[in-house]
Amino acid sequence: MPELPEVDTIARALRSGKGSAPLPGRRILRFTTTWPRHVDRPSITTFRRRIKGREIQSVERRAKYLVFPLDIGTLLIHLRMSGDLFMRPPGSDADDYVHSIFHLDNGWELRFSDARKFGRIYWTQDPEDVLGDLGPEPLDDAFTIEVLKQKLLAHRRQLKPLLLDQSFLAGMGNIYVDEALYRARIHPLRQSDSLKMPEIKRLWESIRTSLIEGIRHNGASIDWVYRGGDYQNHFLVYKQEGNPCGTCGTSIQRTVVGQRGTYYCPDCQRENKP
DNA sequence: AGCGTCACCCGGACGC
DNA sequence: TGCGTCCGGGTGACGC
Repeated sequence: MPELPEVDTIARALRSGKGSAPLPGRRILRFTTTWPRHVDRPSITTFRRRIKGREIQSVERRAKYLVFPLDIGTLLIHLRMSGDLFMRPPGSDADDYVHSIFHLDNGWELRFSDARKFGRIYWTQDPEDVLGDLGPEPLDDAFTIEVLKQKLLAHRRQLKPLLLDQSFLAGMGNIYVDEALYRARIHPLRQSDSLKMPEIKRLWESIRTSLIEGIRHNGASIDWVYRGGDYQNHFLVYKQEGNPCGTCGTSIQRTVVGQRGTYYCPDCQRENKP
């Protein structure tokens, strides 16, 4: 599931055109899809009209969204579970699971592969319509320890679901939340307002370290979606059930928190109840 | 406000 | 080999 590091890696690839052609500066000639429900808003008819002939100015990332500012309006894509976005040169063979295609003015195609069809595409005049409720970017300078502290204390919630809540903090998903909590040595069920300052500092550092490490490895290639990254080979706890903890040797355990598979070290992340 | 549940999807894992 | 069933997971809607 593409999270911040995976989406960031995709944005970087589309931007630089490494191994393909850079996307910025290209115009969209037309949009074809075998899965019209990919387009969330506006209606598919209006969507086609809005993007036809538009020039893609740049490729940005906000939370797990890919953001494409156009000469008029903004195109946004959320990959959700199984989505991937890549460029293909003129005359390329069809790819498995590609349901939506942006045909570009240089003959290349921006292809949206999405095996489980959870992905969503938006066009809007004002990106805040889509991005407005998102929490802070964890890697921004504005996201300080003090900001995290204030936000944690403002809620009385289990830590893991809180960190997954995109309006609390933007960009973390199941993998990086588990990795960050493990690095911080904090139990996923801890109440957010029970954390003491040393723990908050560890959590802040761990969130950033986990995401930066993910980005450094170009994200993780999982769920059979190869993304070029290899962070899946460096997970400390995620999907490591039964393997020894790298710190203490205890078996990593899997449990369920808020309906989500959750991996942790029962020894290092011991401080259970608030 | 916080939490649980369900729906949306379908490839892959697993059981028979 | 093949068929049926279940699982997982980002997000949003809904109910308590």
